[in-house]
Amino acid sequence: MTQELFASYSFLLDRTARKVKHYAQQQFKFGKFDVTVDQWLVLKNLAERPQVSQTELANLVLKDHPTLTRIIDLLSKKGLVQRVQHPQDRRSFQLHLTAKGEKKVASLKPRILEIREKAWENLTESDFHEFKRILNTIYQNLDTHNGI
Amino acid sequence: MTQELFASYSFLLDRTARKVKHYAQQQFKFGKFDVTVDQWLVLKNLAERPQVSQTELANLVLKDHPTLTRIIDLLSKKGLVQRVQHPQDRRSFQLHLTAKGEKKVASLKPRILEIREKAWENLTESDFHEFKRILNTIYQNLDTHNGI
DNA sequence: TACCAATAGTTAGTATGACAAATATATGAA
DNA sequence: TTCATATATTTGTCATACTAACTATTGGTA
Repeated sequence: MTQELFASYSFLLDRTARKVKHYAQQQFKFGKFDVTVDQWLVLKNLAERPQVSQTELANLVLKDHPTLTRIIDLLSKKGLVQRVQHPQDRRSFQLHLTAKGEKKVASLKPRILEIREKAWENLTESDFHEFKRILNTIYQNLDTHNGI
Repeated sequence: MTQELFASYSFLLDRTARKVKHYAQQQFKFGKFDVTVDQWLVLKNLAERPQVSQTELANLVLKDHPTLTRIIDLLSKKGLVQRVQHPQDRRSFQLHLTAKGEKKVASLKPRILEIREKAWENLTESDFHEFKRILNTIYQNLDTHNGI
């Protein structure tokens, strides 16, 4: 491939990712979900994997540790998540949703799936698979921890 | 399409966009380019469209005005860009690269095209066109200013 | 002329992202 | 046991993203 041809991909990728996040955030705001898109990602993963440590959760959601620390701070200020001392390791926390957090996840989950659907109008299932394949290939091409 | 099938696209999109930016930023750092990826985007557009206003430039690079204000502040602190009063409209600036800015763009441009190429290993030209089409469709699906 | 709405840009506040360094604790080797 | 090293989390700093509110200026209109 010639260089000029694909020089624009990073711009398109970045602007689309921002549009997707921004659209979702707007919908969250109109629906008074009272969490950000990134906070939702953390809540959702925590619902699926209770009792994980911050390090494990950071790997699940692909955020670095300082970022996750701050998101957990905000979620715990909102009363949705609690840090509990790990019984063996005093450096570590086990994170879990509060009752309020569980309720939040249950009520938002279906509404958020609907919001996410909007992006795929005029696109087919095979488009989705192509898209996933290309994104994952790019990711691996640039991943220095891929063992190659 | 079923909801569960594509529920993950926003996560994949976001993680890939961050990987692309992060990879480029690492290369910028090793190469001592002394600008960030976003600062580069602004510089490049300014080289192609001299004398634009901040509002025009913000539309070109799809950044909001406060973000662009700060990027221009940083670039002008580095001596790469200058704000010049618009001769007719005292609210507005005409932006232009300094001699140092011109030199920076000329020297970095080919090196950055090389860096961008890495993402497309194992992918074809037709993958690239598919990718572009899908990204643009998603963007337009979520764009509330698309006149529909 | 006087007023008012629109426009260009900045400032302030909150959240996220990357990176470096600090703190506390745990673990393994001498 | 003691020391070196590794791990879990936090703090600090800078850059970017978005929102809202603000200043200055412009342009149209009564």
